[in-house]
Amino acid sequence: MSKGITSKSEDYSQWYNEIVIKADLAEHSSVKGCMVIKPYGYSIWEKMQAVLDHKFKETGHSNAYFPLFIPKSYFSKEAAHVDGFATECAVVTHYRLKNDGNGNIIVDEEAKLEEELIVRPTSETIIWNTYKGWIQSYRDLPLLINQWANVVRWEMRTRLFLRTTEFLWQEGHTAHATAEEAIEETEKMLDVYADFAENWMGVPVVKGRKTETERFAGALDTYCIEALMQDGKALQAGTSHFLGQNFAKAFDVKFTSKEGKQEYVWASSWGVSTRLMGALIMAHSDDSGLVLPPKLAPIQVVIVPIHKGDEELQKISSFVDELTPRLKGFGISVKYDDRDSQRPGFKFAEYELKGVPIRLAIGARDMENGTVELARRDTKEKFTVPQEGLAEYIFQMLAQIQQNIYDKALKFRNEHITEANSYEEFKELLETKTGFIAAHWDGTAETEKRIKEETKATIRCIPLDNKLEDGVCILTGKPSKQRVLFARAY
RNA sequence: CGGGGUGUAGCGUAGCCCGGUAUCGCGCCACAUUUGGGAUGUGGAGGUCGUAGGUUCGAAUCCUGCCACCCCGACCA
Repeated sequence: MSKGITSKSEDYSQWYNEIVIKADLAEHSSVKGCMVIKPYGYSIWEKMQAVLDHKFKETGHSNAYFPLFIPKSYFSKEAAHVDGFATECAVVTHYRLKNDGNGNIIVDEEAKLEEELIVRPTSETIIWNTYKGWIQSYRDLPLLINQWANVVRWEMRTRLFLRTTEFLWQEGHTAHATAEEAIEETEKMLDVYADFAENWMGVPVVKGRKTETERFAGALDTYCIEALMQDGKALQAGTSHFLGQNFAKAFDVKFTSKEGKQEYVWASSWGVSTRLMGALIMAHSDDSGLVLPPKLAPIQVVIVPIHKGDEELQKISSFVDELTPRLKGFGISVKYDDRDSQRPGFKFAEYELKGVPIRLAIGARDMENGTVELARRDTKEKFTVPQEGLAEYIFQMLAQIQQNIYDKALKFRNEHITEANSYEEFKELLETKTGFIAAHWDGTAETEKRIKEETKATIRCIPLDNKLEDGVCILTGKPSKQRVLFARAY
């Protein structure tokens, strides 16, 4: 492991890549755009999954699993959907290889599929095709299903965690008897996402709706949570869609209502992905590496012994043996790093790079004084604290760190929501201050498009809690009833 | 798809212009001394130089083709 990483002020993009690689979260695979998620990175994802999965179940959802392959014909059943995904689909055309006689393995042309299979970029189509067989009556509704899966989108340009060709996610797909119920579900899951982002990841988000242009392919309405990264760029961290009856109509999913009438089912779908890992990394980390919120840190406390000789180590180790169960009693995950192959300084740097929230260093001096040295990753402060009551102290400090990380990100985010009242001011802010820019917009796709072409800024969302306010569009001067949030985005 | 870059040991690299089978650092293995912010010494292991062909007595180096990945941009979660 080489010393140090590129500072984020010098090259934010490189800083990000280096953290991902050097903190041992993931690495590039030999396939373009694909990554190997390494054990440390995957354990963070597992913690995210566990929390989200629990929340989904608490809100009445069940997990199921649908196939990776989707018959090509399913895609064309919903017009907007196929338009949205057609250009980024991986397609399976054959099912067998053969030896060409020269020692090369080639595709066996005789093993061509009658109908090509699409590697799912999202599962609406195959799921709605399945739901057709599951739903007959209003008694079968609501149907609340989630799936944890991988999906493939053949993007032109990829970035570790933020946009990979294959990524891991969850996708909820629900069916309801009425539009109101489906909308309620859509909004409820958006709240679940926002709660997770803020209270577990420590990433403040703006809840809002997408404009028509930015909407999910096949949705009537797309809700989203938008986060702000430290370089002032926005990141869409999760989406929840009200699909109306589009997929029910495309796949002919009807139910008999209480009144005995045949009606199309109403739908929602919602998802978050390993992109959240990217958000987590970019929102909090610093020039020493990753900074993890305690609630998602695989290791919350690392203990580094500092000793001369085996005798001192024995003493420290037996203290740690007593401390560890007390920490575990508070639900704290702890690692005792007594490797003899690395010196303390190396370990300090390594755990900072990996974002471990609290580090304890214990040496002979501490053992004599009945203390330990405690270092906080988020503020880099060091304290000498008594061994007496240490577990409780750490328990409380972890909560403080969680709060501090969130508060810091919230302060940054709030300082980077700026109102712009003219196009000049708007462009100026994008170049200098960055972040979200609240501005009036005339509501047309043309204006949105022109602003995007001229400034690379897009409308991230129309915030749900937006106050109504008369104004004029910054580009066209036409009347507007509210401001929307613009930003350059990942 | 445009622009840029890179491919040499597990990782990062030198060598290439001016051909003679490979440099250095980190890491790894052994032993010793070390341990309060990225240890030191001694010894050791590890290489089809991305790939295919060509020129040559001889190619990491020159020529031609191919492949792959990364970064920046347009597109997208």
